[in-house]
Amino acid sequence: MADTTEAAERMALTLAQGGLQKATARVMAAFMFADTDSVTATELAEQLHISSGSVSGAIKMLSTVGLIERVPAPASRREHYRMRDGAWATLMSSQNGMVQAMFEAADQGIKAAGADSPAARRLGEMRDFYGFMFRELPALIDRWRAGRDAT
Amino acid sequence: MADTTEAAERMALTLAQGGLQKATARVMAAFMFADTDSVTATELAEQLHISSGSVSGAIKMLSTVGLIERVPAPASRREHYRMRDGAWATLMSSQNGMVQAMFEAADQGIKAAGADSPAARRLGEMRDFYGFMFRELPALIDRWRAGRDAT
DNA sequence: CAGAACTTTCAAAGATTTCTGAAGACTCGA
DNA sequence: TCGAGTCTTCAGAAATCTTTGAAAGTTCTG
Repeated sequence: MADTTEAAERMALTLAQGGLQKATARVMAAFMFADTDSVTATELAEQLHISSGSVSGAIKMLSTVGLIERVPAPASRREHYRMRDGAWATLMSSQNGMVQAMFEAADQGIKAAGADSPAARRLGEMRDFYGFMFRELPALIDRWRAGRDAT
Repeated sequence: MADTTEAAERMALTLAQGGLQKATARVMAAFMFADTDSVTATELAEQLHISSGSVSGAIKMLSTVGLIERVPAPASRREHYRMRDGAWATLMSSQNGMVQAMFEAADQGIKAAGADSPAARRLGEMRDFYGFMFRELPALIDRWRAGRDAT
């Protein structure tokens, strides 16, 4: 087995490219590469050499988007967290919100620009495209889930 | 027709949410809402009250990702640009690169973590998911193109 | 119920990103 | 080839985003 830490840092870099802030990306990578089932905030701070405040913020953010979850009841004083099953599908679903926002922006734009302007033609194509994606993306994700569940 | 400028600024805000820098987002929105077929850099700088340098940078960036294009040969000294047909489909296709990066990061992670670790299980799901998306997303986009072209 | 062990919050420092403006490069017509 | 008009580049200023560290808040245990 090669150097896990290095692979984790590379993963963090990729995640950061995707828009996560650096500390959050490193925390997420640590969850992904953890040897244990769940991890505590203190462990993360020590392992990554970042402040407890940063870890707290990262955990809050990652929980909000559904990538990690609190682990029910390990008889311990500390909170334990772990990566959620189906996290990536959840993440992509939530990006669907961006698709919806684009659709709505196009729609409002058409109303503002008037129906027969050049702008309306362009915005019409935009609305079509994002409307299509907004309908089809969830179906695609479901298709993956179905395929996975079929052992 | 309502206030086009306001709709454009709202659109710019949405685009900025999607990761474009503010000046670039405002330039893009201006392209979308333009009354004319093509637009020049100077017009953009004046209309948006931003520096020529910012406009230059924005045009370069938007050209690179395929959202706008230089208009062939309008007999004018200035360069003219316009939004490209199918720009949104192109944009989504290019985001496929992110999907690929996630797939590859997962793949490398599995190699580093060793096959029977908890990490490998998590990374395996990730690799499956992004692998699936990498295969299916282009097909989905093509499906939209086909639907559009069928008048 | 008090104290210890953790966690969260938040103001301020630090880091990073973005924008500007001016200098230089390019292009085209005369 | 010159010069007017336009575009690009880039160093530094400005704005924005992140992280830290310490104080306040919570929650368990004894």
